[in-house]
Amino acid sequence: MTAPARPRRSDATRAAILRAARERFAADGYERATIRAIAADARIDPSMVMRYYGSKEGLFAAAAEFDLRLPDLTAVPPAQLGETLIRHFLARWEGDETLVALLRAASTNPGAAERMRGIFTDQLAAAVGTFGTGERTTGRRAGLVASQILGLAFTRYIVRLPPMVDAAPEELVSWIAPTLQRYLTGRPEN
Amino acid sequence: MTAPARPRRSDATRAAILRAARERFAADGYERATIRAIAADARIDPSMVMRYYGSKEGLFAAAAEFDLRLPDLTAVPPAQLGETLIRHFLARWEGDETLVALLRAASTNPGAAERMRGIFTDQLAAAVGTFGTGERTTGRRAGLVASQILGLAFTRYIVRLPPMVDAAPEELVSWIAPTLQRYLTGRPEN
DNA sequence: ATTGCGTGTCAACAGGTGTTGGCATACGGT
DNA sequence: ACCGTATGCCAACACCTGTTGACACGCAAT
Repeated sequence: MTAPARPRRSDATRAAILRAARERFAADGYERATIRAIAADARIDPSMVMRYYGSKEGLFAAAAEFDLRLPDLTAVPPAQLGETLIRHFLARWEGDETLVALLRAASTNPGAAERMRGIFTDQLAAAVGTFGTGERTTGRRAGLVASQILGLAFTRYIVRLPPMVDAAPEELVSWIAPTLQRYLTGRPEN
Repeated sequence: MTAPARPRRSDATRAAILRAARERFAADGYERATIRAIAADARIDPSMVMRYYGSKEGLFAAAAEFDLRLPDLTAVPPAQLGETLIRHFLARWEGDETLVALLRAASTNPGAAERMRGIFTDQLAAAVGTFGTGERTTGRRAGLVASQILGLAFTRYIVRLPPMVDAAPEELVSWIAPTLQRYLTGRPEN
Protein backbone atom coordinates (compact mmCIF):
# COMPACT_ATOMS: atom_id res chain seq x y z
CA MET A 1 0.00 0.00 0.00
CA THR A 2 1.80 3.10 -1.15
CA ALA A 3 0.54 6.30 0.39
CA PRO A 4 -1.33 8.85 -1.76
CA ALA A 5 2.14 10.34 -2.17
CA ARG A 6 1.64 14.02 -2.63
CA PRO A 7 3.88 15.30 -5.41
CA ARG A 8 7.50 15.57 -4.46
CA ARG A 9 9.56 18.53 -5.44
CA SER A 10 12.06 16.18 -7.12
CA ASP A 11 9.61 14.63 -9.53
CA ALA A 12 11.06 16.60 -12.42
CA THR A 13 14.53 15.31 -11.64
CA ARG A 14 13.32 11.77 -11.34
CA ALA A 15 11.63 12.03 -14.72
CA ALA A 16 14.73 13.55 -16.30
CA ILE A 17 16.84 10.69 -15.00
CA LEU A 18 14.39 8.14 -16.33
CA ARG A 19 14.27 9.76 -19.74
CA ALA A 20 18.04 9.96 -20.00
CA ALA A 21 18.34 6.38 -18.78
CA ARG A 22 15.99 5.09 -21.45
CA GLU A 23 17.93 6.94 -24.15
CA ARG A 24 21.28 5.64 -22.99
CA PHE A 25 20.11 2.08 -22.42
CA ALA A 26 18.50 2.07 -25.86
CA ALA A 27 21.55 3.50 -27.58
CA ASP A 28 24.33 1.68 -25.73
CA GLY A 29 22.90 -1.35 -23.97
CA TYR A 30 23.08 -2.10 -20.28
CA GLU A 31 26.83 -2.25 -19.62
CA ARG A 32 27.95 0.62 -21.86
CA ALA A 33 25.30 2.94 -20.49
CA THR A 34 27.10 4.37 -17.47
CA ILE A 35 25.42 6.07 -14.57
CA ARG A 36 27.76 8.99 -15.02
CA ALA A 37 26.68 9.48 -18.62
CA ILE A 38 23.01 9.20 -17.72
CA ALA A 39 23.44 11.71 -14.90
CA ALA A 40 25.27 14.08 -17.22
CA ASP A 41 22.41 13.90 -19.72
CA ALA A 42 19.96 14.66 -16.96
CA ARG A 43 22.25 17.46 -15.74
CA ILE A 44 22.53 16.20 -12.19
CA ASP A 45 25.05 14.43 -10.04
CA PRO A 46 25.54 10.65 -10.37
CA SER A 47 24.83 10.21 -6.69
CA MET A 48 21.25 11.39 -7.24
CA VAL A 49 20.64 8.38 -9.42
CA MET A 50 21.68 6.14 -6.57
CA ARG A 51 19.52 7.95 -4.05
CA TYR A 52 16.39 7.81 -6.18
CA TYR A 53 16.80 4.39 -7.76
CA GLY A 54 19.09 2.56 -5.38
CA SER A 55 21.40 0.98 -7.93
CA LYS A 56 22.01 0.63 -11.62
CA GLU A 57 19.86 -2.49 -11.67
CA GLY A 58 17.09 -0.58 -9.94
CA LEU A 59 17.35 2.24 -12.43
CA PHE A 60 17.10 -0.17 -15.32
CA ALA A 61 14.14 -1.91 -13.76
CA ALA A 62 12.37 1.43 -13.52
CA ALA A 63 13.38 2.50 -17.02
CA ALA A 64 12.36 -0.80 -18.60
CA GLU A 65 8.84 -0.77 -17.26
CA PHE A 66 6.86 -1.44 -20.37
CA ASP A 67 3.32 -2.15 -21.41
CA LEU A 68 2.78 -3.53 -24.90
CA ARG A 69 -0.73 -2.04 -24.80
CA LEU A 70 -2.04 -4.86 -26.90
CA PRO A 71 -5.56 -4.27 -28.15
CA ASP A 72 -8.40 -6.57 -27.24
CA LEU A 73 -7.90 -9.36 -29.73
CA THR A 74 -11.38 -10.76 -29.19
CA ALA A 75 -12.74 -7.62 -30.82
CA VAL A 76 -10.66 -8.14 -33.97
CA PRO A 77 -11.99 -10.13 -36.94
CA PRO A 78 -10.03 -13.41 -36.80
CA ALA A 79 -8.77 -12.96 -40.34
CA GLN A 80 -7.17 -9.63 -39.48
CA LEU A 81 -5.29 -10.69 -36.37
CA GLY A 82 -1.90 -10.77 -38.09
CA GLU A 83 -2.26 -7.37 -39.69
CA THR A 84 -3.56 -5.86 -36.48
CA LEU A 85 -0.64 -7.17 -34.50
CA ILE A 86 2.16 -6.14 -36.85
CA ARG A 87 0.63 -2.67 -37.24
CA HIS A 88 0.38 -2.31 -33.49
CA PHE A 89 3.96 -3.39 -32.86
CA LEU A 90 5.43 -1.18 -35.56
CA ALA A 91 3.62 1.84 -34.18
CA ARG A 92 4.59 0.95 -30.63
CA TRP A 93 8.23 0.63 -31.55
CA GLU A 94 8.65 3.75 -33.58
CA GLY A 95 7.17 5.88 -30.82
CA ASP A 96 8.84 4.55 -27.69
CA GLU A 97 12.47 3.66 -27.32
CA THR A 98 11.89 1.71 -24.13
CA LEU A 99 11.45 -1.53 -26.03
CA VAL A 100 14.66 -0.96 -27.95
CA ALA A 101 16.44 -0.41 -24.65
CA LEU A 102 14.98 -3.61 -23.29
CA LEU A 103 15.87 -5.51 -26.43
CA ARG A 104 19.49 -4.35 -26.39
CA ALA A 105 19.91 -4.99 -22.70
CA ALA A 106 18.28 -8.41 -22.85
CA SER A 107 21.13 -9.66 -25.00
CA THR A 108 23.69 -9.36 -22.25
CA ASN A 109 21.88 -8.72 -18.97
CA PRO A 110 20.16 -11.71 -17.37
CA GLY A 111 17.72 -9.50 -15.49
CA ALA A 112 16.69 -7.75 -18.67
CA ALA A 113 16.25 -11.09 -20.41
CA GLU A 114 13.95 -12.25 -17.65
CA ARG A 115 11.97 -9.05 -17.86
CA MET A 116 11.57 -9.57 -21.60
CA ARG A 117 10.47 -13.14 -21.00
CA GLY A 118 7.90 -11.84 -18.56
CA ILE A 119 6.51 -9.30 -20.99
CA PHE A 120 6.20 -11.73 -23.85
CA THR A 121 4.69 -14.54 -21.83
CA ASP A 122 2.43 -12.47 -19.58
CA GLN A 123 1.27 -9.88 -22.09
CA LEU A 124 1.65 -11.50 -25.52
CA ALA A 125 0.86 -15.08 -24.63
CA ALA A 126 -2.01 -13.86 -22.49
CA ALA A 127 -3.47 -11.89 -25.39
CA VAL A 128 -3.05 -14.82 -27.76
CA GLY A 129 -4.83 -16.98 -25.23
CA THR A 130 -7.95 -14.79 -25.15
CA PHE A 131 -9.23 -15.76 -28.58
CA GLY A 132 -7.52 -19.11 -28.21
CA THR A 133 -8.27 -22.12 -30.31
CA GLY A 134 -8.66 -23.85 -27.02
CA GLU A 135 -5.74 -26.11 -27.79
CA ARG A 136 -2.52 -26.26 -25.83
CA THR A 137 -0.67 -24.57 -28.67
CA THR A 138 -1.10 -21.08 -27.27
CA GLY A 139 2.42 -20.85 -25.89
CA ARG A 140 3.98 -22.11 -29.07
CA ARG A 141 1.96 -19.74 -31.24
CA ALA A 142 2.85 -16.79 -29.04
CA GLY A 143 6.49 -17.80 -29.12
CA LEU A 144 6.52 -17.93 -32.91
CA VAL A 145 4.87 -14.52 -33.11
CA ALA A 146 7.50 -13.21 -30.71
CA SER A 147 10.29 -14.66 -32.83
CA GLN A 148 9.13 -12.79 -35.93
CA ILE A 149 8.33 -9.58 -34.08
CA LEU A 150 11.62 -9.52 -32.20
CA GLY A 151 13.51 -10.54 -35.32
CA LEU A 152 12.00 -7.57 -37.10
CA ALA A 153 12.99 -5.27 -34.28
CA PHE A 154 16.46 -6.76 -34.06
CA THR A 155 17.24 -6.38 -37.74
CA ARG A 156 15.59 -2.99 -38.10
CA TYR A 157 16.55 -1.18 -34.90
CA ILE A 158 19.60 -2.98 -33.50
CA VAL A 159 21.69 -4.47 -36.29
CA ARG A 160 20.15 -2.05 -38.79
CA LEU A 161 20.21 -4.26 -41.84
CA PRO A 162 19.79 -1.82 -44.71
CA PRO A 163 16.89 -3.62 -46.44
CA MET A 164 14.95 -3.67 -43.19
CA VAL A 165 15.78 -0.09 -42.25
CA ASP A 166 14.78 1.25 -45.66
CA ALA A 167 11.53 -0.66 -45.85
CA ALA A 168 8.38 1.40 -45.52
CA PRO A 169 6.12 0.32 -42.66
CA GLU A 170 3.35 -0.54 -45.09
CA GLU A 171 5.59 -2.90 -46.98
CA LEU A 172 6.65 -4.63 -43.79
CA VAL A 173 2.99 -5.00 -42.87
CA SER A 174 2.15 -6.63 -46.19
CA TRP A 175 4.95 -9.16 -45.83
CA ILE A 176 4.79 -9.96 -42.14
CA ALA A 177 1.04 -9.86 -41.46
CA PRO A 178 0.44 -13.20 -43.24
CA THR A 179 3.24 -14.77 -41.23
CA LEU A 180 1.72 -13.75 -37.90
CA GLN A 181 -1.71 -14.74 -39.15
CA ARG A 182 -0.50 -18.26 -39.88
CA TYR A 183 1.34 -18.52 -36.56
CA LEU A 184 -1.84 -17.49 -34.76
CA THR A 185 -4.56 -19.36 -36.61
CA GLY A 186 -2.87 -21.75 -39.03
CA ARG A 187 -1.99 -25.40 -38.66
CA PRO A 188 1.62 -26.50 -38.26
CA GLU A 189 1.93 -28.52 -41.49
CA ASN A 190 2.05 -25.65 -43.95
CA MET B 1 50.19 -12.24 -49.67
CA THR B 2 50.75 -14.12 -46.46
CA ALA B 3 53.74 -16.45 -46.50
CA PRO B 4 53.23 -20.22 -46.38
CA ALA B 5 53.62 -19.69 -42.64
CA ARG B 6 55.09 -22.87 -41.33
CA PRO B 7 53.31 -23.95 -38.17
CA ARG B 8 54.22 -21.96 -35.10
CA ARG B 9 54.84 -23.57 -31.77
CA SER B 10 52.16 -21.35 -30.24
CA ASP B 11 49.34 -22.54 -32.48
CA ALA B 12 47.83 -24.61 -29.70
CA THR B 13 47.74 -21.58 -27.43
CA ARG B 14 46.23 -19.42 -30.11
CA ALA B 15 43.51 -22.00 -30.67
CA ALA B 16 42.83 -22.32 -26.95
CA ILE B 17 42.45 -18.56 -26.67
CA LEU B 18 40.07 -18.49 -29.61
CA ARG B 19 37.95 -21.30 -28.23
CA ALA B 20 37.71 -19.69 -24.80
CA ALA B 21 36.94 -16.34 -26.39
CA ARG B 22 34.05 -17.77 -28.41
CA GLU B 23 32.61 -19.39 -25.30
CA ARG B 24 32.85 -16.25 -23.23
CA PHE B 25 31.58 -13.93 -25.94
CA ALA B 26 28.67 -16.28 -26.55
CA ALA B 27 27.81 -16.59 -22.88
CA ASP B 28 28.37 -13.03 -21.71
CA GLY B 29 28.40 -10.70 -24.68
CA TYR B 30 31.21 -8.39 -25.71
CA GLU B 31 31.60 -6.10 -22.70
CA ARG B 32 31.08 -8.67 -19.95
CA ALA B 33 33.52 -11.10 -21.50
CA THR B 34 36.79 -9.91 -20.00
CA ILE B 35 40.20 -10.69 -21.37
CA ARG B 36 41.23 -11.89 -17.95
CA ALA B 37 38.41 -14.43 -17.84
CA ILE B 38 39.15 -15.63 -21.36
CA ALA B 39 42.83 -15.99 -20.53
CA ALA B 40 42.00 -17.90 -17.36
CA ASP B 41 39.83 -20.32 -19.33
CA ALA B 42 42.68 -20.84 -21.79
CA ARG B 43 45.09 -21.20 -18.85
CA ILE B 44 47.48 -18.55 -20.02
CA ASP B 45 48.37 -14.99 -19.08
CA PRO B 46 46.13 -12.12 -20.23
CA SER B 47 49.09 -10.46 -21.87
CA MET B 48 49.36 -13.35 -24.33
CA VAL B 49 45.95 -12.44 -25.69
CA MET B 50 47.21 -8.98 -26.43
CA ARG B 51 50.37 -10.22 -28.10
CA TYR B 52 48.56 -12.65 -30.38
CA TYR B 53 45.45 -10.64 -31.16
CA GLY B 54 46.50 -7.07 -30.53
CA SER B 55 43.45 -5.90 -28.62
CA LYS B 56 40.08 -7.04 -27.40
CA GLU B 57 38.53 -5.81 -30.63
CA GLY B 58 41.07 -7.81 -32.58
CA LEU B 59 40.35 -10.91 -30.56
CA PHE B 60 36.65 -10.56 -31.17
CA ALA B 61 37.21 -10.03 -34.87
CA ALA B 62 39.17 -13.28 -34.99
CA ALA B 63 36.65 -15.14 -32.83
CA ALA B 64 33.66 -13.93 -34.81
CA GLU B 65 34.94 -15.11 -38.15
CA PHE B 66 32.00 -17.02 -39.46
CA ASP B 67 30.88 -18.75 -42.60
CA LEU B 68 27.19 -19.57 -42.90
CA ARG B 69 28.17 -22.39 -45.28
CA LEU B 70 24.96 -21.92 -47.19
CA PRO B 71 24.28 -24.68 -49.69
CA ASP B 72 24.01 -23.99 -53.40
CA LEU B 73 20.44 -22.80 -53.64
CA THR B 74 20.33 -23.26 -57.40
CA ALA B 75 20.53 -27.03 -56.79
CA VAL B 76 17.48 -26.99 -54.52
CA PRO B 77 13.96 -27.52 -55.89
CA PRO B 78 12.37 -24.05 -55.69
CA ALA B 79 9.49 -25.35 -53.60
CA GLN B 80 11.85 -26.62 -50.91
CA LEU B 81 13.95 -23.50 -50.47
CA GLY B 82 12.30 -22.51 -47.20
CA GLU B 83 12.66 -25.92 -45.60
CA THR B 84 16.23 -26.25 -46.78
CA LEU B 85 17.19 -22.93 -45.27
CA ILE B 86 15.58 -23.34 -41.86
CA ARG B 87 17.04 -26.84 -41.54
CA HIS B 88 20.46 -25.56 -42.44
CA PHE B 89 20.35 -22.68 -39.98
CA LEU B 90 19.06 -24.78 -37.10
CA ALA B 91 21.85 -27.30 -37.60
CA ARG B 92 24.41 -24.57 -38.00
CA TRP B 93 23.35 -22.90 -34.77
CA GLU B 94 23.16 -25.91 -32.55
CA GLY B 95 26.65 -26.99 -33.50
CA ASP B 96 28.63 -23.78 -33.38
CA GLU B 97 28.40 -21.12 -30.72
CA THR B 98 30.18 -18.54 -32.83
CA LEU B 99 26.91 -17.22 -34.21
CA VAL B 100 25.44 -16.89 -30.75
CA ALA B 101 28.52 -14.94 -29.72
CA LEU B 102 28.13 -12.69 -32.73
CA LEU B 103 24.42 -12.26 -32.08
CA ARG B 104 24.93 -11.27 -28.45
CA ALA B 105 27.78 -8.94 -29.23
CA ALA B 106 25.98 -7.29 -32.15
CA SER B 107 23.40 -5.88 -29.74
CA THR B 108 25.85 -3.61 -28.02
CA ASN B 109 29.07 -3.51 -30.04
CA PRO B 110 29.00 -1.45 -33.24
CA GLY B 111 31.80 -3.45 -34.79
CA ALA B 112 29.98 -6.71 -34.17
CA ALA B 113 26.82 -5.23 -35.64
CA GLU B 114 28.68 -4.28 -38.78
CA ARG B 115 30.19 -7.74 -39.01
CA MET B 116 26.71 -9.22 -38.72
CA ARG B 117 25.47 -6.88 -41.41
CA GLY B 118 28.32 -8.03 -43.62
CA ILE B 119 27.54 -11.71 -43.13
CA PHE B 120 23.87 -11.34 -43.80
CA THR B 121 24.24 -9.12 -46.82
CA ASP B 122 27.29 -10.77 -48.37
CA GLN B 123 26.46 -14.38 -47.67
CA LEU B 124 22.68 -14.56 -47.28
CA ALA B 125 21.68 -11.91 -49.78
CA ALA B 126 24.25 -13.29 -52.20
CA ALA B 127 22.78 -16.77 -51.93
CA VAL B 128 19.25 -15.45 -52.35
CA GLY B 129 20.42 -13.61 -55.42
CA THR B 130 21.69 -16.74 -57.15
CA PHE B 131 18.28 -18.22 -57.90
CA GLY B 132 16.88 -14.72 -58.02
CA THR B 133 13.59 -13.81 -59.53
CA GLY B 134 15.55 -11.23 -61.39
CA GLU B 135 13.66 -8.46 -59.69
CA ARG B 136 15.13 -5.82 -57.43
CA THR B 137 13.47 -7.45 -54.45
CA THR B 138 16.45 -9.64 -53.58
CA GLY B 139 17.64 -7.42 -50.74
CA ARG B 140 14.21 -7.14 -49.22
CA ARG B 141 13.60 -10.88 -49.42
CA ALA B 142 16.97 -11.62 -47.83
CA GLY B 143 16.26 -9.08 -45.11
CA LEU B 144 12.92 -10.68 -44.28
CA VAL B 145 14.52 -14.11 -44.13
CA ALA B 146 17.16 -12.69 -41.82
CA SER B 147 14.50 -11.17 -39.59
CA GLN B 148 12.80 -14.52 -39.03
CA ILE B 149 16.05 -16.46 -38.71
CA LEU B 150 17.59 -14.02 -36.26
CA GLY B 151 14.31 -13.70 -34.38
CA LEU B 152 14.30 -17.46 -33.94
CA ALA B 153 17.87 -17.40 -32.68
CA PHE B 154 17.20 -14.45 -30.41
CA THR B 155 14.17 -15.98 -28.74
CA ARG B 156 15.62 -19.50 -28.57
CA TYR B 157 19.26 -18.91 -27.64
CA ILE B 158 19.46 -15.43 -26.14
CA VAL B 159 16.24 -14.52 -24.36
CA ARG B 160 15.37 -18.21 -24.04
CA LEU B 161 11.61 -17.91 -24.27
CA PRO B 162 10.36 -21.22 -22.89
CA PRO B 163 8.07 -22.12 -25.81
CA MET B 164 10.92 -21.59 -28.24
CA VAL B 165 13.50 -23.39 -26.14
CA ASP B 166 11.26 -26.42 -25.63
CA ALA B 167 10.23 -26.72 -29.26
CA ALA B 168 11.67 -29.67 -31.12
CA PRO B 169 13.67 -28.73 -34.22
CA GLU B 170 11.24 -30.58 -36.45
CA GLU B 171 8.34 -28.56 -35.13
CA LEU B 172 10.20 -25.32 -35.73
CA VAL B 173 10.92 -26.47 -39.26
CA SER B 174 7.27 -27.16 -39.97
CA TRP B 175 6.22 -23.74 -38.75
CA ILE B 176 9.01 -21.58 -40.12
CA ALA B 177 9.76 -23.24 -43.45
CA PRO B 178 6.57 -21.86 -45.06
CA THR B 179 7.44 -18.40 -43.79
CA LEU B 180 10.86 -18.43 -45.40
CA GLN B 181 9.41 -19.98 -48.53
CA ARG B 182 6.99 -17.10 -48.92
CA TYR B 183 9.63 -14.49 -48.19
CA LEU B 184 11.82 -16.05 -50.89
CA THR B 185 9.38 -16.84 -53.66
CA GLY B 186 6.04 -15.30 -52.71
CA ARG B 187 4.49 -12.01 -53.67
CA PRO B 188 4.13 -9.18 -51.14
CA GLU B 189 0.31 -8.88 -51.17
CA ASN B 190 -0.74 -11.96 -49.19
C1' DA C 1 13.01 33.24 13.15
C1' DT C 2 14.10 28.69 13.79
C1' DT C 3 13.97 24.00 12.99
C1' DG C 4 13.76 19.88 10.07
C1' DC C 5 13.97 17.68 5.89
C1' DG C 6 14.20 17.23 1.05
C1' DT C 7 17.34 18.27 -2.70
C1' DG C 8 21.71 18.65 -4.69
C1' DT C 9 27.08 18.72 -5.03
C1' DC C 10 31.71 17.22 -4.08
C1' DA C 11 35.28 14.11 -3.19
C1' DA C 12 36.66 9.76 -2.52
C1' DC C 13 36.86 4.69 -2.21
C1' DA C 14 37.48 -0.08 -3.69
C1' DG C 15 37.44 -2.89 -7.36
C1' DG C 16 37.82 -4.16 -12.14
C1' DT C 17 39.19 -2.97 -17.01
C1' DG C 18 42.29 -3.04 -21.25
C1' DT C 19 46.87 -2.56 -22.04
C1' DT C 20 52.11 -2.29 -21.62
C1' DG C 21 56.99 -3.29 -20.67
C1' DG C 22 60.42 -6.08 -18.61
C1' DC C 23 62.29 -10.43 -17.47
C1' DA C 24 62.90 -15.49 -17.43
C1' DT C 25 62.96 -19.69 -20.11
C1' DA C 26 63.10 -23.12 -23.61
C1' DC C 27 63.05 -24.15 -28.23
C1' DG C 28 65.27 -24.51 -33.08
C1' DG C 29 68.69 -23.47 -36.44
C1' DT C 30 73.62 -23.12 -37.10
C1' DA D 1 77.53 -25.87 -28.00
C1' DC D 2 75.92 -21.53 -29.14
C1' DC D 3 72.74 -17.81 -29.99
C1' DG D 4 68.62 -15.53 -31.54
C1' DT D 5 64.00 -15.66 -31.04
C1' DA D 6 59.60 -17.20 -29.80
C1' DT D 7 56.86 -18.13 -25.85
C1' DG D 8 55.21 -17.33 -21.35
C1' DC D 9 54.61 -14.92 -16.73
C1' DC D 10 54.70 -11.01 -13.54
C1' DA D 11 53.86 -6.48 -12.04
C1' DA D 12 52.23 -2.31 -12.94
C1' DC D 13 49.95 1.67 -15.19
C1' DA D 14 46.12 4.69 -16.20
C1' DC D 15 41.52 4.75 -16.52
C1' DC D 16 36.73 3.91 -15.63
C1' DT D 17 33.09 1.72 -12.98
C1' DG D 18 29.26 1.58 -9.32
C1' DT D 19 28.70 3.17 -4.99
C1' DT D 20 29.10 5.82 -0.51
C1' DG D 21 29.36 9.45 3.00
C1' DA D 22 29.89 14.13 4.37
C1' DC D 23 28.64 18.65 3.55
C1' DA D 24 25.91 22.94 1.68
C1' DC D 25 21.60 25.05 0.29
C1' DG D 26 16.68 26.17 0.33
C1' DC D 27 11.98 25.22 1.02
C1' DA D 28 8.11 24.54 4.37
C1' DA D 29 6.05 24.17 8.62
C1' DT D 30 6.05 25.60 13.41
